[in-house]
Amino acid sequence: MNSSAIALTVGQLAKHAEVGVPTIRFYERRGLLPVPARRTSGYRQYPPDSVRRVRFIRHAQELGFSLREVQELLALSIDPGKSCADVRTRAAAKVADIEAKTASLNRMRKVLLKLMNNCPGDGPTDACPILLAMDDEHER
Amino acid sequence: MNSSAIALTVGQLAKHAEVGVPTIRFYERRGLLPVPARRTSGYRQYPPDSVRRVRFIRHAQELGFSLREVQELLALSIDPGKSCADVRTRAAAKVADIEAKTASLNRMRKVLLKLMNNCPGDGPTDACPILLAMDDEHER
DNA sequence: CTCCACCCTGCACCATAGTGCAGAGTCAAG
DNA sequence: CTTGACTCTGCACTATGGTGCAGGGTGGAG
Repeated sequence: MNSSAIALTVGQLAKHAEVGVPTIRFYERRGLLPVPARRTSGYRQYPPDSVRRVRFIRHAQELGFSLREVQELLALSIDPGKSCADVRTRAAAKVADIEAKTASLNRMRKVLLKLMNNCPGDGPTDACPILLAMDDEHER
Repeated sequence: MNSSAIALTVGQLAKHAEVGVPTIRFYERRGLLPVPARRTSGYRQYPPDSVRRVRFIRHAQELGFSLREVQELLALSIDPGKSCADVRTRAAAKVADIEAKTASLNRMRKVLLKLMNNCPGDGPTDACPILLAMDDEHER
């Protein structure tokens, strides 16, 4: 509860935000974190709400946004000319991305399961239908 | 139909397998393609069935296998001590991988859709529930 | 005043799957 | 024999999201 708690060092920020110290500096280089104030010694001084910012980045990543996209979301949240609709648009695009990825993964999964069904599970590898399917023109 | 057609240059192999020339050399460095014979000039000479090999790699990649995993599949197909069951095991592991990825993507998708539902679609970004959700501790 | 933990910068490196380029040599058609 | 397309090697670079290290400087407790 002392008044010196109004600023955090990188290490303290990293700890509170549960990331590594180099990650913080990496985010700064990438423009995801504002360039912080410095002490005369050069030590970075972070306001306590930087912790929220770093967590925001992590949460957005968990939702599938790349760091570049997180940067765009942060830009939206700062630009007063942008509205909730802009954010929604990004979210909708990300949902579409996710659905495309899922569809692709499902196609892979189906093909693999079909191949596994045709595979006796014994015998030499050179008669394995899984390998044979990959080996030849079978795509049509 | 001339007898010189028994060997391919990198360029010819690349063309038939529908990949780039550097990709062929990259696969060779990675041990995915056997080191080919060389002319006295140093030009690589590929047997025609190298085309099948490259296509195998591409097909396996399309099914979600990384190049490292493709290498393992190729090793299985060569090793006479390995059976179809070994290949099946790899395929099953890949299906499990795919299912884990899909589950993760579905979680992301659900959260995003829920957030979009709460979002009015207008108003300033600083009241946007999507951004607010990422901003704070909301995960529990 | 010393000591150790912490901080600074810049650079190199990890994996993944290639792409690009420079500078030199080669092949084959005309 | 020239010309243009192709090939050779090695190295650097792309994107992604960091990690690690060397060689210093700093902060505060004892």
